[in-house]
Amino acid sequence: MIRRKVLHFTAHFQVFFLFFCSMNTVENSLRTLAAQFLSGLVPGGEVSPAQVLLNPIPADFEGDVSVVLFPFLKLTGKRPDELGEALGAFLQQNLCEIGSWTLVKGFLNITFTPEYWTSLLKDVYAQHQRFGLREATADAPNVLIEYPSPNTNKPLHLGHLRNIFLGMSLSRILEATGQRVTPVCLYNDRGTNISKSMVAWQKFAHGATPQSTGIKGDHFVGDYYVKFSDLYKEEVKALMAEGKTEEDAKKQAPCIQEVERMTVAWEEGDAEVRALWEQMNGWVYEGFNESFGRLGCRFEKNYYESAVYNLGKETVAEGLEKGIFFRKDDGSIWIDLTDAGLDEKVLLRSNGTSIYITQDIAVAYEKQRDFNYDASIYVVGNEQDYHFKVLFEILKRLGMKASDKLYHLSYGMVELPTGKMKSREGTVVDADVLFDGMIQVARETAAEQGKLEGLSEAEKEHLYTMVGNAALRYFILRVDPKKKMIFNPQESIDFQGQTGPFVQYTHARIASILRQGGDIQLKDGYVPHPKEVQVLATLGRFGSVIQTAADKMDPSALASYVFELARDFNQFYHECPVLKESDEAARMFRLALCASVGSVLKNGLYLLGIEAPERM
RNA sequence: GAUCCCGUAGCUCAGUUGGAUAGAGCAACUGCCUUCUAAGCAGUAGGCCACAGGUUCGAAUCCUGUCGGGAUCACCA
Repeated sequence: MIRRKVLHFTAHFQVFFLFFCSMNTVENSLRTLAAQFLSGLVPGGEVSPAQVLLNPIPADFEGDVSVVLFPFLKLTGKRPDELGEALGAFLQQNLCEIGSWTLVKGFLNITFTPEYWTSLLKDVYAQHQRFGLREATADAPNVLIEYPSPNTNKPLHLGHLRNIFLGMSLSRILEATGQRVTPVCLYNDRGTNISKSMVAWQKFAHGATPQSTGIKGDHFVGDYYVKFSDLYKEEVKALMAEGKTEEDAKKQAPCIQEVERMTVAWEEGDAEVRALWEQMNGWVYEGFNESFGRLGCRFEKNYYESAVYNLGKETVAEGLEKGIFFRKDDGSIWIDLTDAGLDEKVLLRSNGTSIYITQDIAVAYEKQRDFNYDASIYVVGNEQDYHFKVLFEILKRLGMKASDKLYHLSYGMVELPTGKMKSREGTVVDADVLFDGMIQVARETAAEQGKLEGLSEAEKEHLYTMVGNAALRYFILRVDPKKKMIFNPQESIDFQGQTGPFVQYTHARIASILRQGGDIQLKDGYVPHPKEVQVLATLGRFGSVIQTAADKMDPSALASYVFELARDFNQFYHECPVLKESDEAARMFRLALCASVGSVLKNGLYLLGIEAPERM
């Protein structure tokens, strides 16, 4: 079970991302000028640049960008063609980048001059390796991000992969907008589930260890968790055969009672139980660390439920004093959130012990102490939407600093074509198995292609890992996080079409050209080909796509972008020779375009957690 | 029962604060490798944007209702 999943993006969080990244200075000028002109036509009114709607233009029409006139017809009392003519003439007069314009219905379609495109390429190429990216300043906001927060009784599965891919990608995206990002992980390392693995190990292992069996630690422990479930099922069945009700049988099964005793013993600090717990968790962490290592994620700090599960009590006591919480007759402590559209919520059991949310309150303060964050993101599945609404509301009422900068990145579940993953039915897709499988497919595909002669074995293996990783990560990240997604193992290993390997392939192609291309010296006076304009237009969007992805906490925006850029480039590639181009100005323009696209693809892939190979 | 999320091509998904003829990829069919990497490119076919109303110059997008799918509503995590 993943600790958490996420959903809505609060408006106030976006206040954070102050800078509205606008690389598109021409579009800004366009808006400003249009607003200025339109304001003059509206009696007593004012049109702001933001009100000017700029649209992309459908393929069949001429032009680079379109001003939508409809919103201003009523305001100005003019007909579309009348307003369009006037606005078009005004804009062309005042913006030298505008080459021509046409009017189609209520749309003023503007075409930029060739000089605009060549100067755009000059700009992009000049900064191409850092184009679209921002460096964090020393006083940049410090954003804490928590993921994937697994339980320590089972290995990672497909659901964790979505979590990890989102967490990693979002971290990098936020960094690319100039923020400082601190990744942390919270381990749910105690309680009933962990006790189950321990009980089963005592019963069945006869002292076996990951070392003695050669099984990866997290899988080793997970196997005993499964063994426990099987045993439990049998015992329940046996009791029911003796005539007990299912409810009673589930409570009275000897093994589950042993689990309860074990959990109590753990809480009482029983030395033997603690030692076993340390040992088994140690195996799990070894396994997790291996998985995290090859997935490329690392954490600034680890938090453990076992260390904090009792810590929330003080905070709850303070809240009680302040009258934010109240005590019921049985001694349990509650908060009434009905005025916020939520329910009453228990914070402390009647016996004084803490529950899940108590722990979360504690961890929120711990994080604040440790990192003094400006914002805190929890990457957790959408099944916990309600939990986080409650948690954030509580923290707000407690008056915690930055309590208005807490964000639940809620993502939907991953399902299989056959339905949901169910551990009971053995349909859970294991993360390690899946990852290995992807690499194997990459290996086989590369063997079929046979383009890798000259690479060492180590380089080849690295490449297979890159490509397998790309296929898997892209397949998952291209879907809007908040939506549930269907994971089809067959399609996920596809390397054609809208896939990670397709984008990688495009990068490798570009790298190949650049290796043979020589020095690049841009020349003046070149008039770009339509396909080149198309590539440049897409290239220019990179910065704003990153910003959108950051604002919405949605890497899928970037996944789409990277694919579109690669697709545009491939079209250009098929129509415009680069190395074989005899005209010097054209060849230089194209080489610079290749270099720029190569860098943006590489950086864009990086933001998704994908490496860009030089060959493939 | 209450609350929240989702419903777009056969399949998987895009679709900016409402804007032009709803887009990709996969699968299917047709072409293109003596030319910079064919993991590519070009083309054909595929749609009552779940359904019904409403708002407006204009709705896949906003509102209401219906149907279908999912999640949550524990002194579980």
